[in-house]
Amino acid sequence: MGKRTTIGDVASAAGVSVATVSRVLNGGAVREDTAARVLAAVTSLEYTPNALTRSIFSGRSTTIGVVIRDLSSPFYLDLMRGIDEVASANDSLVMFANSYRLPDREVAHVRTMDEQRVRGLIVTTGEPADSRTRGMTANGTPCVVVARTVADPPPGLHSVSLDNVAAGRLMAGHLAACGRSAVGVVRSGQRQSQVERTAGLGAGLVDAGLPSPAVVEAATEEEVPTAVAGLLEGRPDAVVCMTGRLTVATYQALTAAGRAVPEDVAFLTMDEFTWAAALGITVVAQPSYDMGRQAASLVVEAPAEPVRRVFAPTLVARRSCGE
Amino acid sequence: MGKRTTIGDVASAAGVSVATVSRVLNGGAVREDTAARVLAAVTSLEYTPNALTRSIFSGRSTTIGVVIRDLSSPFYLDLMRGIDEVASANDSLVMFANSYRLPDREVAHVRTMDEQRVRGLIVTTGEPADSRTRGMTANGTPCVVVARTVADPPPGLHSVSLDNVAAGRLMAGHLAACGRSAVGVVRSGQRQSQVERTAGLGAGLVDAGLPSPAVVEAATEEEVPTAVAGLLEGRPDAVVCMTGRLTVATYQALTAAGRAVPEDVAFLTMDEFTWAAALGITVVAQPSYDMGRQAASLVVEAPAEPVRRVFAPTLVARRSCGE
DNA sequence: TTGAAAGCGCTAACAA
DNA sequence: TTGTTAGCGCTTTCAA
Repeated sequence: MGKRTTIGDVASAAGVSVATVSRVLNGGAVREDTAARVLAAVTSLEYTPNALTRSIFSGRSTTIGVVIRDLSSPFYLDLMRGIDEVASANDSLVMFANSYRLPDREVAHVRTMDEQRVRGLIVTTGEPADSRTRGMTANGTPCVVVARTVADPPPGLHSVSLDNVAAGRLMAGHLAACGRSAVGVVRSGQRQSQVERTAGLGAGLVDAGLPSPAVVEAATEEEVPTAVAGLLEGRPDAVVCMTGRLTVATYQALTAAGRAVPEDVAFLTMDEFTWAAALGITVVAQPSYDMGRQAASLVVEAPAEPVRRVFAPTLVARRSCGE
Repeated sequence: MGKRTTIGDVASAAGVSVATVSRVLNGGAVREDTAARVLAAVTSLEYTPNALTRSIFSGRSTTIGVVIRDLSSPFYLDLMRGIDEVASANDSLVMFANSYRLPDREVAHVRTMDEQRVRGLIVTTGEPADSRTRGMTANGTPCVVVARTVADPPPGLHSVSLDNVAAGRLMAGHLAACGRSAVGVVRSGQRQSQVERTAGLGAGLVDAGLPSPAVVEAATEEEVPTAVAGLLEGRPDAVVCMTGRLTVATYQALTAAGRAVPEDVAFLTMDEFTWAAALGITVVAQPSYDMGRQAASLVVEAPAEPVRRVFAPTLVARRSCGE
């Protein structure tokens, strides 16, 4: 497997100095026939420049780091695609790590990204990683926190998130319009986003003269059946799922309990997903792809002032809430 | 944003040479109190080693490159998770790029991965990228082709794939057992894997004394309704979808055409997916997560001889084929 | 146990 | 237009 061909090999093959080779590769002033000789050598030697050594210079790679909590969630998946799209368009690669919602992994991954001297970092992590992220921005690495806002961000630390209160209100409005009144909520925990959505839902319901929703929590899919059973005891005519991750489990718990959707109970959930249209499930969608694009753009453009971009949710009405 | 702290800064702060700092960081022989002084300096200066400069030495980064055709497909998603899992366990990061099934992008991305001097490369690309991949193995970069086999692989070029013929036979056996006889196939094109699955299905059907399946092709979801309509003219009692990517569209085309599953027509598709259990859809599953782990392991272990790992498919029988 | 010094492959002044 | 010469931040001989 020998040594790889270096810029020096190309230089000797073309009978020029390494500086000249570097120039033709990066677009400096070179005489045409010299350039041709160099290019010929590059081709015949199959020379592939070393991006690592290159970035040693700028002190920074061209790679965008992404630490995702859960790749299997439709939201994060589309987010990732949006990021990848912008990265590709800017000749950047995406360096990726999945944290599986484990704080320790999040912190470790963010550190590794820092070691890799990523051009910028996009994280969907929780607070534990924040101190390192702040440190990175101090070193000139733009960071973007997704699906969460950061209190008192330093220059270079941005956020891209959803207007979660609006999402909750959208749900309340639709449910009220569909003539539902006893609303039950399933959520996975106390994450900022879900708490805000629940608050928005509650406020919207009150505005419509309806009672506040009952709330149950299920951290994992396994806990959903029990949680939903608890909810059902209150005889709700609508069940709302506050996170796309629990959509299947919640829907399944409903039908397994013998409740027909939407006849017995309306069903409304977060985040658009592949089967939603086919199943006629109404959702409040996040523009996740655009959010990914925006996050990556913030990395690429690296504005000095902290940017806080809040996206509006959309209601995609289908059959699952009746009417 | 000033210059970043370097190993030199740590050295002066601790009153030692850079060599000593390097030693305590990489585990050389250092006196205990010296090491302690260095570590203290590392902490107080918040020194984060530069992985880029580090890998300039080995001529190789610790990153595993992955070029995926389509992140939104359940197969590739799980594959990705398996890869990420093994990478993390080996302190490697995953450098990722989505090619959206565009050959040009595939080739470009593979090239970029080579420039990044990835430790190894996992690709789900088509043939156009093969020549570069071969070149990379010649330079000592292990490469793994997923979901496809490579003819006459050089040392270091491995493949991880499914036994597609067996998958097709599994389908035939199940369909026959469910009393179906007129089988129609939807596939997205002439990709090796789908052709083999179709061949396996045909062979299995013949073995069961049944007629060969009718086959239609739909490159995209948009083309599915027309394709399925064509299939339906032949009055099949079973429709098989050869790629997970078209599952939703095919299923939806069937119900939109007024065919009840499984009463009017059995439905069978490739790849396990989140909603399959809830919807009672029978699938032939690939062990995609394990395939991802295997691919990443091949990169990490880098055997010299080309390894060709073929995984067995599994039938997950549910309600969609009757019986 | 430590430090000085020579690179790793490349870019960017500065000369020629 | 080209070559020479410093480095970039780090690891690794080789001496001390």
